[in-house]
Amino acid sequence: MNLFAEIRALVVDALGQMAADGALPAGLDLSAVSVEPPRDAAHGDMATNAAMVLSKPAAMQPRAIAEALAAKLAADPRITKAEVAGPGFLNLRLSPLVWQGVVKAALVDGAGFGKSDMGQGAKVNVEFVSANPTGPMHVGHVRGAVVGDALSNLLAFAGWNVTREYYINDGGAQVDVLARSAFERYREANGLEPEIREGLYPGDYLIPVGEALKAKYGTSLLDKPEADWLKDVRDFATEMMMQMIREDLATLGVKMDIYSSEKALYGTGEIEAAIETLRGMDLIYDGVLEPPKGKTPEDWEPREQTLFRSTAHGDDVDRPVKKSDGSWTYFAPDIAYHYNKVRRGFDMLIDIFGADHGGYVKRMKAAVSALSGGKVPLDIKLIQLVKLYKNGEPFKMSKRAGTFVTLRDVVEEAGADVTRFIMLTRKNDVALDFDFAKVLEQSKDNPVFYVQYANARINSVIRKAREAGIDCSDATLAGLDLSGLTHEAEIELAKKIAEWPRLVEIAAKGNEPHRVAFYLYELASDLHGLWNRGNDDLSLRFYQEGNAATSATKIALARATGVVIGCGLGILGVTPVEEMR
RNA sequence: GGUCCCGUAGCUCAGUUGGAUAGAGCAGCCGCCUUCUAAGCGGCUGGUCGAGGGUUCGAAUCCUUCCGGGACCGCCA
Repeated sequence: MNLFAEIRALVVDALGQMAADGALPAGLDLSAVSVEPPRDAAHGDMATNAAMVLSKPAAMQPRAIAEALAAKLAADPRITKAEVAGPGFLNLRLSPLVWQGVVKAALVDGAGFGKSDMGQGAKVNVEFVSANPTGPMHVGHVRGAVVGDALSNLLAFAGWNVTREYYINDGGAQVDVLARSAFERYREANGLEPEIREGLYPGDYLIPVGEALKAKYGTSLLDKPEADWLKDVRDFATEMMMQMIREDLATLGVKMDIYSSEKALYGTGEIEAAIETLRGMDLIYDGVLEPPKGKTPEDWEPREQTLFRSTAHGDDVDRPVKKSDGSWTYFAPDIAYHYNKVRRGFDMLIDIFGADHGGYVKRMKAAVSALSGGKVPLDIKLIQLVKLYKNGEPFKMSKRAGTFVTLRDVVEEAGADVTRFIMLTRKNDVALDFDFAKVLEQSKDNPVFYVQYANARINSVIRKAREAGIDCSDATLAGLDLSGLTHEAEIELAKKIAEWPRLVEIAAKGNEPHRVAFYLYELASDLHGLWNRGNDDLSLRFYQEGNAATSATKIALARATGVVIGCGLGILGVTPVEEMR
């Protein structure tokens, strides 16, 4: 149930009646009419811009429309007051009945409270992480993994049919480097001195790969030329790396639906087919690119390449799909891969990339636009850097991986729940500071703690009530007469709860899971505020000593808050805690 | 040089996609523990929303020109 949608329907209905009565011209476009919470609570519970939006097309004074609309709306039992304000806003005050109904709805819907059907079951593919299979995941990957996973949860909650996908970059030169690096570890496992030359991956994580190679091949590869072992070792090492990456993701609670392989695109004709499809649209040609404007690279010289006319779909320059030696650029399999996603029938594609891929966005969108006939939107979220700190000092930690901090280091230090929540406390395109000391601190500076603490308080009061013999099951609470919830402080909290379904839709619409984290912080703040008012005003405590009926009513409100915290944390992929320790 | 992102309180950041007097947290100041967890709550102080111009009933939000910071910029992935 989305209260705002409900009231908007009421407004639209009233406008329809006005048109029928001749108070408004018929056939007005009402799509711009919105019902929103006013920024200033003193203006009421909800405000509609209907009069201002319709003023011009209806050729009427906004206030005249607003006053007629107010009269219609005031007849509805849910509306206690409708007043015209400012340039033509219509401010509505809602009856306590409405807010009590929200509490009840949260208790009835439980974990499904706020679910939306706005996605209408449309198929969306969220591609994220897609780290090269050449080593363990590091900090740089963590944020993308968390954002992608939480966004997937959010979209599923909002009614999309979500597929989480990982694109394995196992087709380029980097997996050959991996193979050579692993081969040195294989030699090491056989008692030889490894030669970790410049350009190879030095990390200790390849030692077990070397040992596994020894277990499989014994000494049989040692004297063979690279050409004889490269493919086998590459496949073997890549598979082990992917295994490690899957485990890394699991420690964060991320589980992919599909792992797609770049390598698998080669040799199947998929790349050729994608390029030919573009060629059929006259979007592929052989040509010579202009040098980059301004600063020309020193070794730049014109070369003929096969190019994609991405400028036809909004890019700034055309992009090469073949190198001058005739082999594919990285872009070509990427085109094929996205074409593959389009052909699998997705209605919407989302890519989560690192910020260093910013230059890639336009060409990728151009490719998808061309290959889907403009029908499948591609949204690319760029994930900015995470800067690690410990007590304000830049933090370096390198246990085993050479020069970088691994995902496991982070999760072991901070825990998966804390890591996930903090990674979602910023918009994706803003850099984020992650201070190990701060994120573990138990104070309100720390949003994770603050939200968890609110949940713990709710559970604490429910425990206490249960000990006193009060039935606090959701079903029982939902069946109560909640007309006793009338204090403005209690209504305040119920209003915040009422915002949840709307927030889900706003966040899903913009593919912005961070909004959930901010909302939860605000909700927790309202809960803490009400809780503390119980210090001064005993009648505001959730648990009322010796009064089971009143306690149950108030606990219904607390529990409804807990339900929403549970829904929100569920989307973020964070486990709610029952009590603080 | 080009493209993209960012610029909001002393600091870290939100800002419901164009709504009314721009909001939180931290820091600073003043209060609140005989208490369902004070690991918390309330109040005060603090803003030319980087700058100028434009669009309209209305702009932090959209357009434009600057300024400042970052990322990227053919045959790396």
